[in-house]
Amino acid sequence: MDGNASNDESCNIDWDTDDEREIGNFPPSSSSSFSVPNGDVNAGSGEGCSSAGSAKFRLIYDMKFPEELVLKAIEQSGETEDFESILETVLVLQALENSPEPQKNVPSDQCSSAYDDGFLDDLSDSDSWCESSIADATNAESAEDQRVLALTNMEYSVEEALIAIDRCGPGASVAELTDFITAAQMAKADDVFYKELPDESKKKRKLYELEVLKKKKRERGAYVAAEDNETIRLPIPMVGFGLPTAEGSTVIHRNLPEAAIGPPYFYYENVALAPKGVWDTISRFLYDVQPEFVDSKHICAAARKRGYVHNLPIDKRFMLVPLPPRTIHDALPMTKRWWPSWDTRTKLNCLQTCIGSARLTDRIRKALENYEDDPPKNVQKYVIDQCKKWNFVWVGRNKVAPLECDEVEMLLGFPKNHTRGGGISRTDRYKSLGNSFQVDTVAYHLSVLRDLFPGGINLLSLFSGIGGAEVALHRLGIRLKNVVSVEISEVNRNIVRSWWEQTNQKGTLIHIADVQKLNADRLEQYMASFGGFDLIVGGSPCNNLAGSNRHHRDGLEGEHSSLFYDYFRILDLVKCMMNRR
DNA sequence: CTCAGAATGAGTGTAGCG
DNA sequence: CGCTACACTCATTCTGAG
Repeated sequence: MDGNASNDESCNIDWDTDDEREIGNFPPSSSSSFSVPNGDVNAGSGEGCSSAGSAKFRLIYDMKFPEELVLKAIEQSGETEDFESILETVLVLQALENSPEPQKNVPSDQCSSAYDDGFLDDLSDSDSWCESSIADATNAESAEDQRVLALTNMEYSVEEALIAIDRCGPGASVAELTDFITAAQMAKADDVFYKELPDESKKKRKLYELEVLKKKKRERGAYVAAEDNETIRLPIPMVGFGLPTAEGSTVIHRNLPEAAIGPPYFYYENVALAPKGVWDTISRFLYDVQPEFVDSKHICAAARKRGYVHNLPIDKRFMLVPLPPRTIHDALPMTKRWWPSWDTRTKLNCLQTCIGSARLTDRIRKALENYEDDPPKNVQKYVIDQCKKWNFVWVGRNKVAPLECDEVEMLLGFPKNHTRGGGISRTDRYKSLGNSFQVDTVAYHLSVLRDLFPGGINLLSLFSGIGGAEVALHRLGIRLKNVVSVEISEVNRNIVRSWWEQTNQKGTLIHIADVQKLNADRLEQYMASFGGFDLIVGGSPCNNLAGSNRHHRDGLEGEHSSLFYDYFRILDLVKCMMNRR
């Protein structure tokens, strides 16, 4: 076994160009965000040819706006008889009526406080956002319009309605939306802490809502001022803040922003190749910490380009032992015998949630059987392209095959049969594994916790999946005292529960299915019972960020990926509660 | 109903080249 | 620098068999 990767291009990392790199913080970026011109506040196509009279009727009787408001709006709308325009005016008037005092159901630290603490001074177009957000509501497609209106008629604010639609997805019913809003309100009402928080936290919260509104604006094709002068770039090679090598590790320093420093430690993960601006947003929310982008191909035999935002120390990291196999041949020795010389892969591509079909491998076999020797270049190219696309490996003469489940488990650093049994289907195993951490990579980052917490840690694990973080910590020899794990999928919870029992964990495992249910009350309970969380890990859903998604690559505001904001919500809550102790 | 197979590109970043 | 070609991507939806 010639374990040395003879022609492994990716290992030629230039480690000694500079022994010491300084990683600066982000420049404050809020000043460049929000310039929304006033010109684009038109009421869509305005295809409705209703007269002002019927508009008045609908607005008063159908939508239950006060008559005097509607009359005033019609008066102000002047020449237009467009229903949409009048509706827009009504909404603006209504918002103006409400604006001097905090809107109903909205805690005082929401909209108005931003003005008090001078946050909006940072914005280039400070006085237009509120107005444009209202205009946004009327720019919406009619279905969304109706729901916004329904909600505003139920005395929710336009902002709340918009955020709810954003978060619950375009298909959400009014009932679902009201559920979301009331849940959010309860969470906010619980947050008595926020009232006595430093300005920084209020700003963050405001920023959260502004971000949603801004995204909305952008989705509708509205012009948003160029902010690409400081977008986050991916490093080449993608080795994060440094990886261990035979030559030794580079010494790197970084200065965390003040607001980012723990407790608790946090660790957030998602796909590196997300749509433009996503990582800027994530980083801004997570206390302006610069993401660490790592491709796991530098650590194991499969590529996995991921970004990690965390406030962990980055010196004195160490790798899990035994070290993972670093080439396909080391990981899957039996493939070596059949591997043709013209397939020069040494690393697999990203392990995803779907595998190639039997029919495709059969087509490849048939294409190759026509030749005694090496096939012609064009056939080679076809085969290689398919192999790279589906991560096929060679299991016989002219025979390629997708990876088996247990092989994926091994490549990702999980114990064998981790996802096996318990009624899980093969398809679901691939899906759960494809959505998981690469354990060795994550463990390398988390390794610094071993010396910091010799007695073990209390872990809050959001979007746990099949427990990549738990497995990583366990393999590092970090005792898990109390683990609160949030995971929507029942099969995944079963997998973690089963692993927990098999590894004879002495700590306590608490499972929660719905991240929305994890509010300040419950957090307070947990923290009172075992005294705070040491680490908050989470890889929020990537569905709407991942390049493989042809249908709904909607960015951070997508149906699933917007759960990132719950990660932030919970992290920020815990952070505030910890600081009060 | 579950399960597996098959069809379904766009967005993003990089390398190469004149 | 601008252009082009190329490589890669934690997926969703539909269909059909059992």
